[in-house]
Amino acid sequence: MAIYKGGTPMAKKDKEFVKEITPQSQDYSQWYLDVVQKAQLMDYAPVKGCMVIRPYGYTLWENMKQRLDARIKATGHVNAYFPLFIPESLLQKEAEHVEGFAPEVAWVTHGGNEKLTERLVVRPTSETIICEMYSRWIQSYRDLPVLINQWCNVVRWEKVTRPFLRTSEFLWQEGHTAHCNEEEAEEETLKMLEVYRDYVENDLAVPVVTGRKTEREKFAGALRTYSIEALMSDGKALQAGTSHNLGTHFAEVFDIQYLDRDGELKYVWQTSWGTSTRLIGALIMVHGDDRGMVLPPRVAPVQVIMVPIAPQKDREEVLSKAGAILQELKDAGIRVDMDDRPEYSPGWKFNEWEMKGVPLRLELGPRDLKAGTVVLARRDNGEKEAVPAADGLAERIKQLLEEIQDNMYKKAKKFMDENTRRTDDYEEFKTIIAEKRGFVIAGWCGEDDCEQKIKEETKATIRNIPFHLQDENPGKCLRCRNEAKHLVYFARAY
RNA sequence: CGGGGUGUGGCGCAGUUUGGUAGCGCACUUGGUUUGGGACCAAGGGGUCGCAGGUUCAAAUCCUGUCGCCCCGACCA
Repeated sequence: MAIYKGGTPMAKKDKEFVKEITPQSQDYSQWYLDVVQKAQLMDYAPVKGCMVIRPYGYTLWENMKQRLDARIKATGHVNAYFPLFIPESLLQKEAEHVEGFAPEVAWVTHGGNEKLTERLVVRPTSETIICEMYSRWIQSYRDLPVLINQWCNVVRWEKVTRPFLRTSEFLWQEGHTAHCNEEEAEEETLKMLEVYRDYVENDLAVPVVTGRKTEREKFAGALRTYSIEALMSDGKALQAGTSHNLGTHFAEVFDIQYLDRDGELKYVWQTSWGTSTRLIGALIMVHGDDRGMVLPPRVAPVQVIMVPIAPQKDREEVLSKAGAILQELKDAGIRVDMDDRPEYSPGWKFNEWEMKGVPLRLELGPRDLKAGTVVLARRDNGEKEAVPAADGLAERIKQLLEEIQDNMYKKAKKFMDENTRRTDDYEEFKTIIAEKRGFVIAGWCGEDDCEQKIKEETKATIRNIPFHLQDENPGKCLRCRNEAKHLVYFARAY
C-alpha cells in the first residue's frame, strides 16, 4: 500500500484551479454563496428570499432527514401532517407568540377572486394549529403523552435572506408534544435536545454546545428554550437546533385540559423542538474549504465517486473493470457513482467532485490495471493511497469512510476548542470578539440590561448558558462586575 | 427598514464619462485529436443591455420611477 501523495496536498499552485470559488480569506460571505451555487445545492428562485433546492442539495437533505427521522421515531414519536394555512384568530391567541411572529408572517387574503372572511397566515411555525387540534384530542391522562413530529415547509417573511441560513421559505421538522406535568415536559425537552446533539455531532460531524437560552433569546411563547450552538469556520456562531418547554402557556389559551387520575381538570405541559435546512449551511461553513464543500460520509449524497482514467487504447478494459467495482461497491451498500463522461478530463472531474464535497474518490486507470490496484483520494485531508483492487475493497472503503467521518468531527472539534476563549475582562472580551471572534465564555449577572448593552457594544450575543459549566463558580459579570449567575457562551452569530 | 454596491448571451466581465450597427473570456453545439489535477484545433448557435416611462433623428449610454441580488447595520431557524 503506497502513499504517493500525502502531507499537504492542497499545494499553493493547486489553488488556482478552483477559479470558480472566491477564497475564504478574501471574502467569506462570497465564498459561501459561490459554494452553494457552484456545487448545485440551490439556485435563486424568482420570488425574493426563496430558493430552489436542487437535486444534489435535496438528496443531502433527504439523507439528513432520514437519519434524524430515525432518531425521532426511536424516541417514541410519530409523524403527522398539519395544514399550511392557519386562521388569523388562532395565531392571535397566545400574546407573546403573535408578537414574536406577526412581523414576519405571510397572509392569504383571497380565495380565487373572493375576499376571505378571515385572513389566513401561512404557517411560520405550527404551535397554534397543532394546539387547536390537541384541545380536541386530549381529554384524559390516558391520552398523554402526545408525541408528534412533522416534516414540512414554513414561511417567514425575512428582510435579509441568505441561502439555507435564512430564507423566506424553509424546510424543517417540528416536534410538538403534550405531557401531564412539568417534570415530563422538561424531560422531553432535554431528551430532544440530546437527540439533536447526538445527531448533529455524529451524523453531521459538527460539534455543538448545549445549553439554555436567555429570556431575551428564547422562543416567542416558551417557558424555557434550549439550543445547540455550532461554530462556523469564520468564527461566527450558528444556532443549529432548539428545544422548547412551552409550559402551560398554549394549553391555557387553547384550552387543552385533561382529567387526571385524581379527578381534577388540568392543563397539559407542552414542548416543541425543531431543526431546519439551516443545518446544510452549518455543514458547509464548518467543513468547507477553498476548494468547496466537504461532506461527512454519513449524509453525503455520493460517498464515493469513481473516476476512470480511460485513454482510447485502454478504454474498454478500464471501463469493464470499473463497472465491476462499481457494482461490487453498490452491493456493499455504499453510495457510489461513476463519472465516465468522456468529454471531461480526469483533472476536471477531480476538481468538480471535490467542489461538491464527495468524501472519497476512486481512480482507476491503466497503471492500476497493471498493478492490480485502485487509487483512493480523501477529500477531508487530501491523502491519496493505492490499494489492492481485490476482495475486501468495499470493506476498506467503508472503514475509510468511517475514518473520514471521525476525522472531520475531530478537526471541527479542535477548531471549536481552539476558538473558545475565556475571560472576565470586558476590554479583552471586546478585542477577542472584534479580532478573533469565536466563542467567549464569561460570567453574566443574569440581567437583561447587561445582555443588551453587551450586544450593542460588541455585536456579540449570549448563545446559551451551557450545561457543562453550570457547576463552576461563575465569578463576576463581564460588564457590570456584580456577582455572576452563570457562565455563558458569547459570540457573534448568524 | 436605513447606508453602500450592482444589474449587458448560461457564468464572469468590457462598453456608459463624451448617445451613433452590442463585444471579450468561459460555458454550449458539431467534427476531429485527446485522458493519472480544470486538454487542443476548426467551424457554429445564442443577448428587445433588470423592468416601465421620458428626452432625442438616434439610448446599454442621459433623466425619472420601479424591481432583484450582494455587502454593512436594526429584527429572526
